[in-house]
Amino acid sequence: MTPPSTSVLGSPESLCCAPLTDAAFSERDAEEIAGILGALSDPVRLRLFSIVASQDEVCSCHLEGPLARSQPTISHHTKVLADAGLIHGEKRGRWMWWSVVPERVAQVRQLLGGT
Amino acid sequence: MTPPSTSVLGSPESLCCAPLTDAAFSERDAEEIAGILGALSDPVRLRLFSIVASQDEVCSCHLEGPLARSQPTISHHTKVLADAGLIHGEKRGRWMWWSVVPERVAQVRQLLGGT
DNA sequence: CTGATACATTGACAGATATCAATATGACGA
DNA sequence: TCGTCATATTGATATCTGTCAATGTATCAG
Repeated sequence: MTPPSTSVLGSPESLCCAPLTDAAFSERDAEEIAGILGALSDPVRLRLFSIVASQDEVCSCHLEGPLARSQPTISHHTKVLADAGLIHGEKRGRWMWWSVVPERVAQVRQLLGGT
Repeated sequence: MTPPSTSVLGSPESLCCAPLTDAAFSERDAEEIAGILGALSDPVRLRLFSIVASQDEVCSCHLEGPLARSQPTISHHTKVLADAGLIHGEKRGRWMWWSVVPERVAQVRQLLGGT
């Protein structure tokens, strides 16, 4: 199911490479990790992520209000976060339910010199 | 010495607020944290940071080569990282020596739901 | 003082991106 | 089937940003 990958972080299940205090990142690794951090580098998107992270599941319809952004913008941000592997979406009926991928967050934390 | 600040992360010495798994960030907090993560969201800059982080001190003159960027670009990136509080620069003679601010990195790690 | 070296700043420009209006897709209820 | 609701996609636009050439500033050697 998971396609073969030589990426640093790989699938959310796999553990990542050495933290940045150990060795400099390769160009390829830096590209991938920067992409993930970039997904969290927008204020609105970071707040969206924190809303999802502070709950079990959040419906898209419950994000427009707190974030004060249009529906397409919310959809755009959830897509960016999902593409980065930071959140996971599940469609149930007409609603889209989002939840964080804890393993992914743990990976990023470890890259930052985590324990 | 440290100016009064109501920011989330505050000075590199102060500990930060609750991790994002506990509560959603305020607009103000998200703005600041996103700025810090944004400093790490560029591949070249992230690699620069990892080079500095994997050593005690790094001279600006030792970054142009590995990163394959012009001197002004390197200077720009170091400034962005320094403004984010992630690295600290010290001029000695004609050379600028950069080192990471470990407390800052630890703060970011804690915001990511760290232990 | 003069020239050279290391870094910072400025200005310009191409590419990325956050945003919304309009539209499309898909699911449910009547 | 029809209309409504929730979300995704497309297209357009204003803003942000990474990059380099040119220039400015500070330090050291002679």
